[in-house]
Amino acid sequence: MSPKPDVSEERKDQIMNAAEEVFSQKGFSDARMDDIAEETGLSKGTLYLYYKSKDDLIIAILDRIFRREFRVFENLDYTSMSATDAVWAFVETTAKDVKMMMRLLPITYEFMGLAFRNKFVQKTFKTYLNHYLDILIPIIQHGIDSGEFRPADAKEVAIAMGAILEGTLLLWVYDNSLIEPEIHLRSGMKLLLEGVQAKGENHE
Amino acid sequence: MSPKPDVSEERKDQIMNAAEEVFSQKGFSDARMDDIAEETGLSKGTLYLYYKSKDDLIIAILDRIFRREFRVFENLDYTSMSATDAVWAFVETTAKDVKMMMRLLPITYEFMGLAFRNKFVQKTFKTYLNHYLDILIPIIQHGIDSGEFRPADAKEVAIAMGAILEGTLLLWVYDNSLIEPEIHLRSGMKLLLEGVQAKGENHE
DNA sequence: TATAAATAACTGACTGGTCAGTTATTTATC
DNA sequence: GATAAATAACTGACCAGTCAGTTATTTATA
Repeated sequence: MSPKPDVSEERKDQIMNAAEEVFSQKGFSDARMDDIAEETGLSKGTLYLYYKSKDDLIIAILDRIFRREFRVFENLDYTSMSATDAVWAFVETTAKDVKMMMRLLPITYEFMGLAFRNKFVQKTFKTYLNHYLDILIPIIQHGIDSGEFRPADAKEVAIAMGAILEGTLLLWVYDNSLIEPEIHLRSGMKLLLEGVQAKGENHE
Repeated sequence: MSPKPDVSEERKDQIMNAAEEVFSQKGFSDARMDDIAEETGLSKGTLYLYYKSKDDLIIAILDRIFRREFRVFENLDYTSMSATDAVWAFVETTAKDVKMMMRLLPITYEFMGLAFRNKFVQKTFKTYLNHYLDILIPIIQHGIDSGEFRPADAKEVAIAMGAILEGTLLLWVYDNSLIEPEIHLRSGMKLLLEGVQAKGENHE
């Protein structure tokens, strides 16, 4: 038996939570390791027992943000419904998640600038998008095959849907008094869906 | 007469160009004022004759980026064409401009994180989006009134179009090997337009 | 059931490099 | 010789990361 119970998993989480809070309030470069230490109630030295650098910590956070989002989508079964319903379930899941996403958007966008220079960050974003498309493309392809959607390039449609979803949040950052993510996410997708659906039919 | 010719306008531009280059290569916080000085061929002290701080400089750059983009749209006359053609002209203008935008995207996104905390940056983004919508909404409204487009909320349609345009660039940052802005910008807008156009008609 | 040994967990004062911004001086032009 | 323009050398606040030392908990031994 070890002389003390292993608390490293709890600590790592505890530190990430505090850092997530501090980073989203102050931004990466204005956030001090001392701020994070204070937020955890631990000392600065302890942070370095669990993360070897500030960069290490922010990378762990970004990774957790994306993994969290994936989990939400993975709990859905898209095979049992029409393509329109499946797309709609996907949108609703995103819309419901929007509050959590909005809190983390400052972190995510600050990272975006970094994505141009840091290989690891680049890979994280890439994985995220591909995962995203891996869910959407089969849904759309199924809709096309079944005649529910007009013939189209499923990948292009999926990219357009991704653009609407991510772009709406982006516009919200531009002007949060003008854009209401929960409303405009839905209205944008509705318009796009109508462009994709076979004419004369209405699957909503 | 002044003892020396006034070079301040040239210098300001010269410094902005150098800073734009350095910022987009290294990012805002990794860019040193010394790097920018070296890039201009001037001394660091000189930078401070024309910009009173690093923040001042980056704000001037952001402002210039957005003013440049506006200018491109203002040279177009949308009154003489159908709504579809006008939207399409708008998209083509954006698509042609995409190379320049791609170069400046690292700067823009890095700023996005800042927008959550800095009032001036917030205002700049806000102005940009509103200017953008001020061009699009009348075009769409005209299309609805003329029966070319289905009845809809012009603002919602404009927001969806903005989301497609900005969102596609965002996805490109996520994975630049998967997304081709010039192609996916067009295909996304085409799908959206088809959702907006009155059924049975084809205005492309 | 003391208590000594072992060690994981934690601390926080300290350091050294960094870099935005300043200043004392020189140069060029009228 | 007045002054705008430019410079090179300088300053000092800042802060990520370190490390010598402390504390808390368990286990082993008598």
